[in-house]
Amino acid sequence: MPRSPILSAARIRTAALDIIDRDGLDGLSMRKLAAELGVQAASLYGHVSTKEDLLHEVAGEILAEVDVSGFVRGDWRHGLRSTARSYRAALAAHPNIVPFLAYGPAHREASLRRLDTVHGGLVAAGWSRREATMIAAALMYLVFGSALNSFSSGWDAREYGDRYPNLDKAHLLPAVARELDHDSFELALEALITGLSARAPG
Amino acid sequence: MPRSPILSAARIRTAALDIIDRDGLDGLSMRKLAAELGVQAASLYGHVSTKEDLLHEVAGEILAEVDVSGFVRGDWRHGLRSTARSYRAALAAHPNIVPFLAYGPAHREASLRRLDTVHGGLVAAGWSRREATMIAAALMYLVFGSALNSFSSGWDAREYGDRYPNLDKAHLLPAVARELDHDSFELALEALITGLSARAPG
DNA sequence: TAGATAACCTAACACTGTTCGTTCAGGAGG
DNA sequence: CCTCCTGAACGAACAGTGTTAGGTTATCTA
Repeated sequence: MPRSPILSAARIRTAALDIIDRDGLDGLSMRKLAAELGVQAASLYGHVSTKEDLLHEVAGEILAEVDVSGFVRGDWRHGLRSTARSYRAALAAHPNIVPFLAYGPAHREASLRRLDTVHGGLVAAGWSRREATMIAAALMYLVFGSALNSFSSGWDAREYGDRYPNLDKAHLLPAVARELDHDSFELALEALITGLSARAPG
Repeated sequence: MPRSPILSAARIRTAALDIIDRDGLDGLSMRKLAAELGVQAASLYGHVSTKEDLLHEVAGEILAEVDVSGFVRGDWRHGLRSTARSYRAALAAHPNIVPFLAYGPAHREASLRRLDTVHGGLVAAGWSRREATMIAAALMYLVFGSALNSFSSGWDAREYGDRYPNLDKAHLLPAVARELDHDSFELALEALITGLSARAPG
């Protein structure tokens, strides 16, 4: 072999995710990524076919953290709850990449495999195939909706002002915002499960 | 006045939205937009401060279609239902811009005003301020989650294959997919409302 | 008729992702 | 030991991006 490589697909993925976490999705450029690795931009293309491809791989790594095992054992309620929480945790760990993830999570390999497990678990619990599909979709709504529509990011106190008397300024405090994100998600999840139980089979 | 203008902020917004609807969010460039208007790219900057600003304005136009009046009269259940449906319809009319909308809907002026109305309606119905905030957030989860996680777009039959026995191939048919999107949203919405009713005040 | 001026254009800047041909380190074969 | 080969990283370039500064032009006002 020629000189020992200083680059590898895994190292590139890690550095890319670091930049995204630090500087946001728009803050990632191939040149900056290369510089961070002590290398020229063109060198990356020996390990990565395209920037979009790199993002897909990083996304795959994140989604790999999602645990759907709660669906394999336990009733569908527990499966729904644990899967949703695990999914949300995985996204919340890297909020800056969520817009990309949300762009088309459906056609992502890893995502499909997870959906299939969820779907299978619901059917095993007595739901029809069609209902199972819709419930799996509802799960996604909650997870991605909460990951995107976060109180913790995107609020700007300047334009918030006093113009919206019903909204509470306390939401702007980071600690409160984080708690509010969590509680809103839990509220929505429990409400969804309760609502589904009303029409549950068997 | 000097020569009669062929450009206007409104015309630019319309053309921009046309391109986004036709070619996607990435398909919009200032040069292409200018060409479509029979003009040079730089000329746009007399009417629009920045591309991002333009997108925000287009987004505002779309969000202006959202009808929260169901919250002003009628109980909170009806308000939640009609607002969610109107919101979803507004987004579904221009699916390609949703990723941008989702990027940070919270800090959007029009969005805040709507959230304030929803929040006020819920408080008037007896929910606590905190609960109202969380329910409004849950509403957003559903709306944006369903707008992003659509069966109608992003599925690729090639990688779908037969590998996921639990998932149903029929989802790929456009007509079925559209119906599935709609029904999944309605299912999630009704389940959420049912679930919330279980802990409703007064 | 001359001047003012908004509307538009030309040219350029700094950046983006990506491709090409080149260079160079180091292990394998003689 | 020397040579060849191979693969990794480089340097330069291309086409495209958003944006800005400065120049041109057409029309309305005085």
